[in-house]
Amino acid sequence: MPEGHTLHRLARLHRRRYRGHPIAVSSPQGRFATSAEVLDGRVLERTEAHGKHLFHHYGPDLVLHVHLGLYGTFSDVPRPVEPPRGLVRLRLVGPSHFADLRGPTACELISDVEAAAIHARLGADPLRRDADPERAWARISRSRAPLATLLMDQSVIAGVGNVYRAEALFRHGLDPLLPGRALRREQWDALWADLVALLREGVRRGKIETLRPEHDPRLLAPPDRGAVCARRVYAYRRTGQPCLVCGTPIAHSEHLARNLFWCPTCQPAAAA
DNA sequence: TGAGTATGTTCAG
DNA sequence: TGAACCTACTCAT
Repeated sequence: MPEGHTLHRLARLHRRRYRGHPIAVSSPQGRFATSAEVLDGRVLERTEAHGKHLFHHYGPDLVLHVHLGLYGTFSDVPRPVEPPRGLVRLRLVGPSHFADLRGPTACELISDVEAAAIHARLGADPLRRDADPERAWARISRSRAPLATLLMDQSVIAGVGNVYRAEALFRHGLDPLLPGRALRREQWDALWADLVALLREGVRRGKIETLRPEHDPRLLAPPDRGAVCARRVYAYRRTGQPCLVCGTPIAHSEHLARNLFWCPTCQPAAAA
């Protein structure tokens, strides 16, 4: 489930598993073979994530850049090493574990300058200490684009995907089609703080759970409680099911070719 | 077991 | 705007 929390979790995991050791790097599938040869046997010095991008630093000007896209996955398996199954783009073998990368959108060897260029085009990442929410606010507060667009724009906020978008907007009672410039400063401050908390929780748990029944007194009484516990989200992919707070059926539409979910009652359109 | 669907991004037309 | 990438999960059979 590769939204930002997944990549930060991977960066943390790979740091623990592989940093400071020479890593056997290969490309069983072959599509990364030439670059794998360059990296093979080098010591992994540093890992980091920015939004949905993962970076492994193998010394000066040798950066492995991975973007999982929609399908990409990284396995985490204790040694001994097993024969690769399926299309493995990249395999990392460390002292105790190995990791197979399948189905990424990007897996490439880049320079420090190229890595810097990727960082430069990405917006504020709620999971990074160097995040600059003021820059995101400057973009949002000047924009006519709807919040649904701005929250998924990786050059504004890096790491938020479709699930966190739906959930954050619900939790703050915000209409997805509200123009950015109609958002009030205090609403933005609360939204950003919540994104930081939600994504951190996602890193900790390894999954997206924005709904903590014990922490939300607004939730309807049973029998809806059953549904509450089943899914752990308020709006995402709950089309037609009753809103867990007010009972209104969750609405769905396509917005820029992505699914958008919201509660028309809890997230009312602003009065004209 | 097979069909359907998806959390994302880039590129061709 | 639509196709491509080509994995993993859920649900129906």
